[in-house]
Amino acid sequence: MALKRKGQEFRQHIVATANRLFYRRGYNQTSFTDIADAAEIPRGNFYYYFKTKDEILDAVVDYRLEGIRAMLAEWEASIPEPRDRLKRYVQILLNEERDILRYGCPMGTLNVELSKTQLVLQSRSREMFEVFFDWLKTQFLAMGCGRAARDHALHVLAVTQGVSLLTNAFEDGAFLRREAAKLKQWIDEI
Amino acid sequence: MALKRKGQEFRQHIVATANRLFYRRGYNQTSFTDIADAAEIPRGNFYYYFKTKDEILDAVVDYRLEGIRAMLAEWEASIPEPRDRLKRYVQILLNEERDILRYGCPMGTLNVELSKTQLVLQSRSREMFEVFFDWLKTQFLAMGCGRAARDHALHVLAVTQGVSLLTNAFEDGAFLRREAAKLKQWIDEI
DNA sequence: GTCTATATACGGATAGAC
DNA sequence: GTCTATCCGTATATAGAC
Repeated sequence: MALKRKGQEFRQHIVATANRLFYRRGYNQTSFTDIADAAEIPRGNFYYYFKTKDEILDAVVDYRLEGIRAMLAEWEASIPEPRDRLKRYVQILLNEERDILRYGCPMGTLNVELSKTQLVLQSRSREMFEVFFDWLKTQFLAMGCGRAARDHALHVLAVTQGVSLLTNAFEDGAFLRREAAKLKQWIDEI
Repeated sequence: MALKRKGQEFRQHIVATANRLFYRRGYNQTSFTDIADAAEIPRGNFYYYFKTKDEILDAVVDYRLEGIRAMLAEWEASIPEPRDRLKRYVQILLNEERDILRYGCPMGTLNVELSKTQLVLQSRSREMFEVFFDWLKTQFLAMGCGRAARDHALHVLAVTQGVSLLTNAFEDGAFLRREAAKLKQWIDEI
């Protein structure tokens, strides 16, 4: 029992390390050697847990989805007003400013990379967008936006993605803060 | 003289081919073999024109910058009103819908890729954003936006980038058309 | 200037000892 | 379950014949 638990921790350790590297270096630019070095485990070792590199990405996406769903559930529990929940979503930009400046959005940049030549993997990474989209739409529906809820949800996703991309490209934190404020104001005016 | 000219055409042919492949497959996922095959020239051949892969990207960025500057100059000459010029910029989204659906924005996706682990090359790709930014700002200034011109220019860049990214992620052309219309309307209301 | 053959390094993946 | 040694393919890049 103790041994099996250790094995699972081992696996989790690999996934968490790969997750960090896939964000910072990109998927294709992260080698097995990179992951092994960062996780401080022998190179050939994790083929016991993952037969191919694709499977590691699969596990990383599951790991991220779990984190996203837990975060959204926490917001649902602690923030009563849909409008405030939407603004909490925008707040991510400000909380993650440092990482966005350097590496962009984890979700957006992964999707951009995979959509070029790895469509099967891209469809997995798109699931993250879909989870956020469904949640955003639900909030707009709760605000009484009706048929516009879908458009609004996609709009918020697009603006946050565009802001992350430009913030990263120009290394401009002030721009990110201005646009986050504008988006919160837009939400308030609905 | 004829020989030299042939050499330059050879070089241009390589750059144009690399440009297309860098857009469709990404920079790191495009090999010399890919370029050689697509251009129908022997592999080792173009080391005569480019000593490293970096140099090919450099030439590709120059090639794109040339195209962007020519396009903007053409708009300046044929479209008298700054407001109409801005809407012409947004119109790119609609004209390039098919490619955006499949490969995203050439400028944005290249920047995302290079900003992870190739900062020197990223600073070159950022030049494309800067050319568009300067031009957009000039148009907003001509419309009398004053100090807001800078923010407006970055805003337009961010929205078009976000829309391209989401359109590609969800393969949703209708979303792109809706957002392009909204952005044109926003320009009209300034 | 053009092309072939090849050097060298590193990628993902495997075999099998322990 | 863990780790070492290694295979094989492909990557960028070079040497040198023509």
